[in-house]
Amino acid sequence: MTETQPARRRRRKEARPQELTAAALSLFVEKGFAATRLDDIAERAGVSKGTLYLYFDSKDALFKAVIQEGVVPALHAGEALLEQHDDPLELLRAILSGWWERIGSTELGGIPKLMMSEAGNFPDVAAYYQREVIQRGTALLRAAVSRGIARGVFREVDLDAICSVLIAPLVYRAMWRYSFGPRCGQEADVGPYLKTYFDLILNGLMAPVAAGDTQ
Amino acid sequence: MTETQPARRRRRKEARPQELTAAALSLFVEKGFAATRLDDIAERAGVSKGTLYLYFDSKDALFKAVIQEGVVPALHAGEALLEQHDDPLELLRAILSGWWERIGSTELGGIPKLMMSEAGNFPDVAAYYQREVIQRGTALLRAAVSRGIARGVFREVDLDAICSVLIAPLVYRAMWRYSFGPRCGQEADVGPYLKTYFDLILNGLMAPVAAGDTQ
Amino acid sequence: MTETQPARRRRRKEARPQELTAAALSLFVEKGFAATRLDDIAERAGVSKGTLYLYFDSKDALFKAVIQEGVVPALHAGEALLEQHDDPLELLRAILSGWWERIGSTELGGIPKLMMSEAGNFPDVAAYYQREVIQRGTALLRAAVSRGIARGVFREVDLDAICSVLIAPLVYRAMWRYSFGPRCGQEADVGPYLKTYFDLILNGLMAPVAAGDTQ
Amino acid sequence: MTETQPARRRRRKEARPQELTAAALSLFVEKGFAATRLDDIAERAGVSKGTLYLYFDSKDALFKAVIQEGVVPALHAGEALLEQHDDPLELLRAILSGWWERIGSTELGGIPKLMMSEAGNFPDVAAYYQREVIQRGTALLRAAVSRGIARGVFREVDLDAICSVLIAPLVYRAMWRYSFGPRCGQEADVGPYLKTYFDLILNGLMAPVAAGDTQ
DNA sequence: AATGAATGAGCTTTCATTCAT
DNA sequence: TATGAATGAAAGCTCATTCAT
Repeated sequence: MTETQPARRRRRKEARPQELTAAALSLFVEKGFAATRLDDIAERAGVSKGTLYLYFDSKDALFKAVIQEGVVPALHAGEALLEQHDDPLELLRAILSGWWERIGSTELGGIPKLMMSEAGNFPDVAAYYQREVIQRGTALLRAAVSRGIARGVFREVDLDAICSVLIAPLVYRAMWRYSFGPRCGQEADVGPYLKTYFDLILNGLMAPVAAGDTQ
Repeated sequence: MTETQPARRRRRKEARPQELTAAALSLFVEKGFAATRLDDIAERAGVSKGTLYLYFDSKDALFKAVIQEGVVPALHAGEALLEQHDDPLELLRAILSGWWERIGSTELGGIPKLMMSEAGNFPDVAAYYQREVIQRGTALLRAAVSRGIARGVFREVDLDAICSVLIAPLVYRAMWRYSFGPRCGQEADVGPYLKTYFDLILNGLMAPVAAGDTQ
Repeated sequence: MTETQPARRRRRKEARPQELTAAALSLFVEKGFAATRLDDIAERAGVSKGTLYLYFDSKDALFKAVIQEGVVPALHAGEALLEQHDDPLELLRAILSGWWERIGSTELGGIPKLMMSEAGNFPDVAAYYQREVIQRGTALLRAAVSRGIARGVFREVDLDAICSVLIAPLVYRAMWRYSFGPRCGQEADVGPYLKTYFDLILNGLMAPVAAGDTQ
Repeated sequence: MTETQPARRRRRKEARPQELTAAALSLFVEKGFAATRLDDIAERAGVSKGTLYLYFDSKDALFKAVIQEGVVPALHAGEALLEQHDDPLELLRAILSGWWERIGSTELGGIPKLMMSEAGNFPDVAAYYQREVIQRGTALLRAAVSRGIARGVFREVDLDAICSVLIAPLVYRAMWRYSFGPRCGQEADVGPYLKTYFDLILNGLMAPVAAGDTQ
């Protein structure tokens, strides 16, 4: 028992920053960066206000840490899908539903909302986000779609544009959870939304069956 | 000379509130509500800080006015379309491209971003917005889609879900203009986005042509 | 009576900065810069804490203003003495007793103490002070002494060194008033100090009367 | 090996408090008491912040220790001079140059600056300092001067006043080292200053040679 | 004896709000 | 109507002090 004490403490010490960014993320998403007080973050994390400054130089630095920490882990998972799926349709489905499961439906889903709200106030973080998240995500989608087009499964579409159009309903839905969501009981009911979404875009992408095709 | 003064003044006086909300809207959208100082709004509007209090009781009241003013004018325009178009496909296109032209592409396009960011801090305004904007807009879309289904032009889809999915890419694009947009030169290039968007959704909605159809 | 109101206000407005620096000076000298709270300054000046920020950007800026304002007015008075006195001995006496009357014995006498205490924390202000106050003051003394030597009234001495040595007892005494002074009742008794000081230095500077001089 | 450890440790332990006060002294002198953080002191002393509290109850207690430790050793050295010198002029010279060598030119020279800056914030320490340092130093000087007057070597002067006047240039110069000194390269050049100082005061004190004196 | 993570009171600074003019 | 000087509550941040290890 006396042995667990230091162990607990050490574990605590190492886990602290993530406990703090987790608390900060939820409040930033809920109220916005400027409207969130450090006291609130500290309270939610169960520490005192001063403790925040042991780990982060300033409120701004905390914001940056929140974004980076929420973004880094999801970077590789998606890119691995490219090799796991050959069929373009399956690949596209895997990417999009994977994003929803790993990001959109988790507490990380607040990050797009937060980043979009604060992009103007944190230009450097916004640049980082666009480079590391948006561009890499776009490249992933682009690879899937262009493979589909190459194989004649998807119709010819503007690659740049389609990527944004495809991801929009998912991001929008994730943002919704942290804005109007709380006032609707429909929260849990994402099923129909996703089903309809996939139905619409896959149908919309699919190349028309050639006249004489017997399929 | 003494006569023109009051005339100019009166016109000025009546226009004041809208000049103020316009200044407030652009700043709220750019920096967020909490991060925007009344000094900045006053400066952008070309008045003194005290003047704001002649027209609005508080910063919160100014926020509410900004939302209401940006929302009211667009309410009826859309609903009028229902009668102007008979063909469901044309109607749907008219509704969606109408939204983009009247809202999304104008300075009013910032309102969805603002409202989404601040929904948590202004529950009553959010409720108002949801009731007066989202639900009425949804009802409009719903009418168009269900008419299309009824006539066999559109496939059978979940009506509630499809409305959100359909509007998402447009709203998302509007929000983009006020977040990441300023850092991309692609700003002006909405054309391909819209084209691809309509291409995708209309194709995705369209009912499959029956085998023996001669079109 | 209704007329005096705006007048009083306008006068107030213009006089504010000096009321604030005066309050700040006395507290900075008494407690030191870091140990002085802005609340205390505001209270002593009879304003609220926020008012300080209408006139000064920060506590540091207030410090700089305190020094500059306390230094500027005394700059020219001394230099004018050079032309008013021809006799080197009278000139030297006029400079030194003039410093005491205009600076050392007034509330400005705290500035040397303050500047000396804080020189390390405000290198730029210290540089300004040294350039505008110390060097100009030294030049003045130097002119007086070198004139005395040229005329054979004073003995030959190191000009740089003598200037510092001469001013030291006066500055030291001024600083004393704001440190140990308050705990001695002797405060008022500067008379003997000055008398002894002048007696010592003038005697010490005087050239020995040549053997055959008939006085 | 296990034996040397405790030995080194013991020596270390006993030396600790002085290492700490030495670090504190240099920082207090450089930045002032309030502007010096305990972290800085600990870092300069090469210990952790908590260690300071093993030796001193509080920051205030550390300040008092710094003053006492810097003051005690010099107390007796000066008073011993009274018996070592008979000639008043030599005695006075020995006292003053002794002060410069033992205090003014060493790191203890910062103590007068520190004490003067903080006298208002530490009335009890100031009282102690005045009693144990200033008054005893003054008494020493007084003895030397009055012996000189009694023997007809020095002119008649106000004893209280002359003591302050005499020490002022030395203390002033010591304080200078820790304020404006760092910004002048002249630092090393105290020689001319001291030479001029002694030249001035001894000349100024000397009784005029009577007319018929054959010296 | 020594550490350094944690605390929270207290400080500087900001800004919505008021009000005399 | 319009102003802007003044306010003071509240926020970000610091740092002397404590204490479990």
